[in-house]
Amino acid sequence: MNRPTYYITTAIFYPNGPPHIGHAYEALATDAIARFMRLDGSDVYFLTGTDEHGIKMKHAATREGLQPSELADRNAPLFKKMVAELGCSNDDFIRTTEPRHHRASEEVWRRLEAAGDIYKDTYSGWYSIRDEAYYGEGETELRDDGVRYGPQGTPVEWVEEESYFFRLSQYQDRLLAHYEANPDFIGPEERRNEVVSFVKSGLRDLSMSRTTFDWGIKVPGDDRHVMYVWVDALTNYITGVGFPDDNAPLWRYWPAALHVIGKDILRFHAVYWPAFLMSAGVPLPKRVFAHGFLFHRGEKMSKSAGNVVDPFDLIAAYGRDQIRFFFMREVPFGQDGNYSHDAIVTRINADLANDLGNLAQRSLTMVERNCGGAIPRAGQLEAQDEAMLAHADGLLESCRSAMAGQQVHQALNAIWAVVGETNRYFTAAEPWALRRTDPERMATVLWVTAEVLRQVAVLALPVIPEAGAKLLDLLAVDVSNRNFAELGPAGRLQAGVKLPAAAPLFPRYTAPQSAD
RNA sequence: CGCGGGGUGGAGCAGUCCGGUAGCUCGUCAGGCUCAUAACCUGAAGGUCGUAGGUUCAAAUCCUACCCCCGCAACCA
Repeated sequence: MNRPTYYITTAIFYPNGPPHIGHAYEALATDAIARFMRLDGSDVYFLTGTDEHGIKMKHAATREGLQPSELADRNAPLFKKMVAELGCSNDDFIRTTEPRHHRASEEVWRRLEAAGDIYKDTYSGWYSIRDEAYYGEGETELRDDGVRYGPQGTPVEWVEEESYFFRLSQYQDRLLAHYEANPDFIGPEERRNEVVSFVKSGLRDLSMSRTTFDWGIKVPGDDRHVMYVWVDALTNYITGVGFPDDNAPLWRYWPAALHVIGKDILRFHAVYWPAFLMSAGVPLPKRVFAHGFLFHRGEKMSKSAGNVVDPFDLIAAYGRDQIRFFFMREVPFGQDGNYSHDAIVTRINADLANDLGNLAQRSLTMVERNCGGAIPRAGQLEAQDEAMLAHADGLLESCRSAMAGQQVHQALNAIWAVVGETNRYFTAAEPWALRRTDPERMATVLWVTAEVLRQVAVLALPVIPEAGAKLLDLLAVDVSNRNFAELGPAGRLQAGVKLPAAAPLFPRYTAPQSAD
């Protein structure tokens, strides 16, 4: 049996500072998708890592009196640790300073050159150091203070620099044709339209090298130049699966199924990257999905506002699964989102502790006390039982279609709708009253409830892997049966299986204080 | 005319593309239940859908103008 491959990546993180909540968000969302695909039978390979070259690293290092490599070596492990603490299931963590990546980047460069897409010229123009961008004269203005400013309000200076260029302009039509032929190449859809209109407005050749600093990968055959950081950064996705070795065992994962990125770097992934790959003769990734940004109480996080939130602190304060759940449930994936202490507490208490945790507790303690601590035997199913099971059985399809478009929040929405329905089912059936009047009926209700919980737990595993596993432990579901193939009638709970003692799943969060 | 997002009951949002009784979550209030993590279930109150015009039998939804908020420099997804 050849399972379909599914190669998924985060953008690689720029470690010129410590990880923040945005990095964590991208990592955990990507992990949720990776876990979902794995449980659904795909052969998943999940890569994340750090992008360590470029002038900003150089500057950040200089400010601290370090070499760029020292800064990278200090910060990259923090990202690795963050990914681990979030419970990410990545198969590898790449650093662009690794030898394997230098080899891959050099090979990409050679291929672009061999394709005739690289040429040397002089770049001159008004350059903003802060923006790291060149601007046309018309985009700048000379202000009263005698300084010329760029469109972002940053000072610019006239710079002439020898640079290698990539003939991006030659790829405009091919890119547009690709977007046309592959409508799913860019998500969400609004973003796709932005990219298409950007490309339609005309592409200029891209400066591909720098001579003003040396913290990067040297251009093959010209040591005075280092590659523009994006050339090397994007290449990580193929380095990670063995490029340029066609015989590398991991190369079967390419082309990637999905690059998960922030909306700010969509242009690099949806325009430059496919153009590079076309030039290099490497197949294009299937999809690029841009998520939104997170705001803390409606404000962009910033050091000056003092609202930068450390992901490690969040995990410590609320719990790993809780944080994963909150961001996936609360924020429509692809849109910007908000978070606050109150929103997190409300969400995790209402959905996790009250709705799901309490449902498990109320039903499983009854099983424990009234059914000999084993899965009860269902009698004749009544209409409401069938309806309840049908809704649970239908979840896989709802979740699949939501996840096909990376709509993680919609999948959770569907799952929690069933959780809510199960609470209503349970309350209406009143198994505690049936205990005396009709024990067989009680057993049926408890079995149905437990069976729904089983499916909910399996489907929630991608987002809350620890708690999902704990719930499946409570239901004595064998580890080998915790996947989507066992959903629906295929994996029904079998009467008589002994259960462990019921235990709380999610404690309610009670604030030590109402800070934040 | 720089670009983009947004203004809907106390809070956060959906609905706006394809006009037709304004929906969800949280909160509040009342009731129920007592299996359960002060939980769960039921019901209620609460909105002239930013403002002003226009189109229409009918507009949160279409058109016009205007007002306000938030992102788009730095750390940064």
